[in-house]
Amino acid sequence: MEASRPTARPVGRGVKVREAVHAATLAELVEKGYAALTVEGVAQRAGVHKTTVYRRWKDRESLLVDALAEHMAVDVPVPDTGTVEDDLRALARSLVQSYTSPTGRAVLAAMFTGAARLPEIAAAGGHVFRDRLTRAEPVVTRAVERGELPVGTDPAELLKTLAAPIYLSLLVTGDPVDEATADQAARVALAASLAGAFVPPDVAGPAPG
Amino acid sequence: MEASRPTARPVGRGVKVREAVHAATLAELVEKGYAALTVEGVAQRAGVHKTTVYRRWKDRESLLVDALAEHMAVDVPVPDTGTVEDDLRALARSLVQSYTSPTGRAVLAAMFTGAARLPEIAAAGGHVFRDRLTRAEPVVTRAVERGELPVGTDPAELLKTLAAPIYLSLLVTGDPVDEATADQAARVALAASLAGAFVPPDVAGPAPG
DNA sequence: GGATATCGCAACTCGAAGTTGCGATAGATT
DNA sequence: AATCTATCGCAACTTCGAGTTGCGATATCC
Repeated sequence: MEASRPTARPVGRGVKVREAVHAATLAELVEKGYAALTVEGVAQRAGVHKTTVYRRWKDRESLLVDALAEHMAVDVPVPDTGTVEDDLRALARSLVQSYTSPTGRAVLAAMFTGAARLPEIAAAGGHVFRDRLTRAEPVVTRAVERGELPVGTDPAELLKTLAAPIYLSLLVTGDPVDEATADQAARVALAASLAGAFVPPDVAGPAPG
Repeated sequence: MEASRPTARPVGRGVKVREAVHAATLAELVEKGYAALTVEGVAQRAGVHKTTVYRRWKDRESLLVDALAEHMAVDVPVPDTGTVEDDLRALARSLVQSYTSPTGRAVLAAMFTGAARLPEIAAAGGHVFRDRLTRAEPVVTRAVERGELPVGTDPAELLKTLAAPIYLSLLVTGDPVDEATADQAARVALAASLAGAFVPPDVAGPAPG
């Protein structure tokens, strides 16, 4: 009796299905949007039956969360050009680029303008944002070390200011977003930073007198 | 023959129903959110039958659009304290206040994170934002006239920078939003403005030589 | 080539959207 | 106050998508 491995003989089929359904989910998201996305539609596009989807994912929302998480699991490179100005511009431009593709827009919409009711999706969106922000912080700390920015500059606040107008245009105003938008955001963030707007005012004064 | 008025004898009932349904819609929005809002639930809360709602509004989305539009039809006062700094702070604080109430949050969520698929709702959201922004522009133009801000400062850009971090916290990061958030936004916008970050760089120079 | 996990399929329940016809009610007019 | 009529309540209906179940077909791993 070699009762051996209790799990998984035909496991090869699973990954194919998984990938096909993921791709189909994102595609349907682009075409139909979150509200009009049906499990049956996803299944048909993936060349898979509805029950197969439900066997692998608990419900529609789990499917969305999974597909979005997988799509977001690409790490954006953190620029290191030597000057804050170029670094901030590069950051803003890469942010713009990642959300101006059809898929990027659909993912953004699903995360922040479609499924915010679902705690998991909203949390995933916030998590992605914070994660990218954290990884970009060296851009600021390096600039402080180089003496380009005031000592005590709060990296998170600066980077939020950098990203905020881009998200505003994408989610609220619907203004077109392009490189000029990114460059302007970088310009504003840099100017405010140089003026010390990201240095907490009431900490122990760095040079009181 | 006094065939006279062809329209509206018992019109008094209509307005009551309309108001009750509007209130119920917003209340349900606060409790359940956009996705889980059902027409039947709204009707029951309004003490009205489902068919009555469907006679007055085309479908669920029209009901939402109407309720949101009516709720947004309150004009926020534009501050005029005498200094840009206080004006910007007041603007940011009133923005924070209007979205930190339960109803405010629900309306915001419905506009920008729930119904963005519906062109009418998305357009309404953008319209409300632009409208408020336009009406707040005098704050900037007056400051320029007083010599507090550089000549050529773009009011819209400055005000978008003022509002952007607040919307970012509300819609993306989920960070708590309070007066400190508002004051920080005002601080950043002012600093960037004083540095000339909202003066278009390549227009005919204001003082070339 | 055989064992078995996975998939396809059909048929089902359930809940909410939206519709229809008729009878009841409440408001404006005289 | 009586009446006319628009509006509302009610019940029954269709449609559609979410999610479930049991069984037979198939692909994968050994």
